[in-house]
Amino acid sequence: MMPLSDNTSPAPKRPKGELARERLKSAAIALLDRVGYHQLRVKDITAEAGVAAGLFHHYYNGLDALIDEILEDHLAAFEATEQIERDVSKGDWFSRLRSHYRVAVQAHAAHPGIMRCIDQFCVDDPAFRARWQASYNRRLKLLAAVFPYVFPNSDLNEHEVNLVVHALSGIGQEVLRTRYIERNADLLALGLSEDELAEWLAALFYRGLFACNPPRRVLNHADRILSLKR
Amino acid sequence: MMPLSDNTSPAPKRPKGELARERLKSAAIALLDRVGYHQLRVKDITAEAGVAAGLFHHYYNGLDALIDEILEDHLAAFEATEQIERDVSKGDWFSRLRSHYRVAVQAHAAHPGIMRCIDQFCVDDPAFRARWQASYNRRLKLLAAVFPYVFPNSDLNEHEVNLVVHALSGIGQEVLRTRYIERNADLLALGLSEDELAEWLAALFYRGLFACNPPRRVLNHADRILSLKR
DNA sequence: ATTATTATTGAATTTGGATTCAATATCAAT
DNA sequence: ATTGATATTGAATCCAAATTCAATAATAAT
Repeated sequence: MMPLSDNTSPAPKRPKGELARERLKSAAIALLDRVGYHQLRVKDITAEAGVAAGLFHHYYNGLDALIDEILEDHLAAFEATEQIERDVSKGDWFSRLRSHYRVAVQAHAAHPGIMRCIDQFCVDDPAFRARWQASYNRRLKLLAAVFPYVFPNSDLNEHEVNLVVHALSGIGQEVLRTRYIERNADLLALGLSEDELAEWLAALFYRGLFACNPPRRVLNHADRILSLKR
Repeated sequence: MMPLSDNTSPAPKRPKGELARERLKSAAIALLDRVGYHQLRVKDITAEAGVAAGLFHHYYNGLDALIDEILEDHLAAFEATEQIERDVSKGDWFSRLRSHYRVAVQAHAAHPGIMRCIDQFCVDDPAFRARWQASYNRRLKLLAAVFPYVFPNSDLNEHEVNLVVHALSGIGQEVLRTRYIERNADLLALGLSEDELAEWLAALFYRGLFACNPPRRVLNHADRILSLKR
């Protein structure tokens, strides 16, 4: 399971080859929505792509190289939308959270297989694990960094802030995993749109962060959560 | 990856055999703290146990059968402590949460490898996945069931309550995973004892649940979290 | 002490799948 | 039309690891 980083996956030299290579990648992505990373077989991918088994190794150095490339693409996409978010997030805190969760919900809805694969691949490939955790932690630190401004009277030290941020991030992680990967019946039964779910998650995060409900006026869908208080 | 449930793993008929079988199980548990379930090899287990490779199949029908047995043991242990919890939890809400998290923290601290393995094995073995999810969901429903009493004025329907409960459960999940499985440097640097971490998690859960801080008097360690408010 | 049962060994076999590669087809350039 | 480069095929090969099993050792029963 040696981490091959970008390595020497042979590149196609003609449009036709380019196409075949893409077809293999798409086939793998499609399959990941149906089976886990450890169930994935080279033969299944080539079958799904409609090419001979041997062609796979003409374009990829092995399953891990392909997976790594797929996940790397998505990691790059995340980082890109994160940039966008910074602009969006000039607004109030609740809007920032909501727009953040919109992106996260969309990612899970569009590619549940890839999101699941990230977790699985992290266990096996130390190099990818390092990159993914670094990316995730960096995003959390972004939030942790503004704590002193949001809570000028806070007594928490840096590490405690990190604990809080990690904890709150679990709210979205768990719901998205349960809803889109596990496809839990209860959460499916809610029938929430992606925007609605994003708002609920933002509201729940907000409560954990500020120990109070978000103001009613910012809520479009999840205002019933306001009734949850002592 | 056929789920063999308990199946026909041959039972030893003498104390000596019983011992060898246990040694194999312990060896596997020890290894799981070091490597992931998919890295686990029969040969490694027999080596760790100090027996010949062939003996493994004398006592187990394959790796999955052993893993299934190990996880089943722990699942049973969880369910048992849950019973105890109900007695402990006659107190106030915060104490209930804290004693719940004490058990969860202890489980992760004592057997990080097994906790990680649960997630991985769930992906591969549908039968175990069903049992684990059922067990997890049942515990969440226990909490959801008391919502009407805790929040008599709540407008949330049953599914929405489930969403909230799932979301809040993510707080502990993510922190425990990050602290004990990923061994995240920031969380390790906190140097919290198991009881202290349990209290922090309880406090964070409490904030998400009630949209307010827990009363100062119930906090022994995590009282600095009270300074997090607007 | 002999016999039957269970435990243990490790080399041989099987298995599931990745990987290679020689042969063939397609394409672009001249 | 010929040539050289790239693309594609699928059967043959390889490989790591699980699994089997005949042989041997330990133990219990008589």
